[in-house]
Amino acid sequence: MRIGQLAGKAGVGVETVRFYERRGLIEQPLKPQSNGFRSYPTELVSRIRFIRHAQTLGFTLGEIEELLALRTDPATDCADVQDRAKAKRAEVSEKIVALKQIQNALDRLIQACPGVGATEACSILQELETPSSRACKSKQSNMKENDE
Amino acid sequence: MRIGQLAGKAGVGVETVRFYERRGLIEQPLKPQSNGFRSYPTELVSRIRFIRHAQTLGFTLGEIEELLALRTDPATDCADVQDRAKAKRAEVSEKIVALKQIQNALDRLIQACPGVGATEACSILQELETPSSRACKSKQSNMKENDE
DNA sequence: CTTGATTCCGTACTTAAGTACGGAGAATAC
DNA sequence: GTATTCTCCGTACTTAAGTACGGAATCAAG
Repeated sequence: MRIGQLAGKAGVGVETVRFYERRGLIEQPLKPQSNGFRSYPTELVSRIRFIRHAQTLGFTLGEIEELLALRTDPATDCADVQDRAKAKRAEVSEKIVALKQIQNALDRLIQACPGVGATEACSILQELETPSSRACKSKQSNMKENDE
Repeated sequence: MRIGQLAGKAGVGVETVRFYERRGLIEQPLKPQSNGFRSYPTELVSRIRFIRHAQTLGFTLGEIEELLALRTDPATDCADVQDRAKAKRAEVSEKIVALKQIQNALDRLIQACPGVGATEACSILQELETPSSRACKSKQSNMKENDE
């Protein structure tokens, strides 16, 4: 695969691929392959997709690098990999918890609105500040622990 | 409260508060309060904390603005607020799902490592690509992966 | 063979989100 | 009553993460 194809399949621009190469997120294939064009392996498609995906979840490229580096290569002690994986797992868990809080707040906000007409002032922020106390309109907390 | 105090309590710098004012994320209090210093209401502490928190979850300031704008002010039709809240809820749900996938992949990665010693090549990416297949099985040498 | 797209590479520009700088006035500390 | 610390405000700098630009080579089509 050449860089243009790779970029297309991964849903990014050629320049982004090059940027990831410079950043060290993906390895630049060696050039001298008869012609002067580098040949990219197909695995890179999902690697790049993963990068983009992880970014929308609030991971920086540096953190994503760490995630991707969590590979037990034969030379590394597995305990170390495990430690790093556990640390990452904790980070991820925190994010999930925080998102669930927002989700609950949104749920309460949605429920508190009758659906038509004007209502009292009430913001997601108030919801988040008062997690289990009054929802914005006298409606008591009915949190749905929906995980999906 | 004056700006320095607010910034301190919210865990950001004074300049960040000012930046959020310029960005329109928080309202700048009026100045003429006998002296020339603006007085900030305490609610802003949690508002700013929420902003920072939401950022680590991958929301841009623009999206956070939308979240914070989800208040049913008396003049607005409640159905509209509800719609926006539902849209946001969907976004949040997607993020949660994606994070859980990563979490699962990390779990499998952690489990696949015996804890000590060297193991075979195996990456979170492979885990994500093959959600059900037991990647990182103890004996598998050549995964046709030559990065790093 | 010419045209046009693609690749390669380096450099430069952009956007989001801060962060720092500098000078003037007000407040507090000693 | 001077020294230090805040505040105000504008402007400028920085970092992360791209995005675009331009010139040379190369390959594919007509």
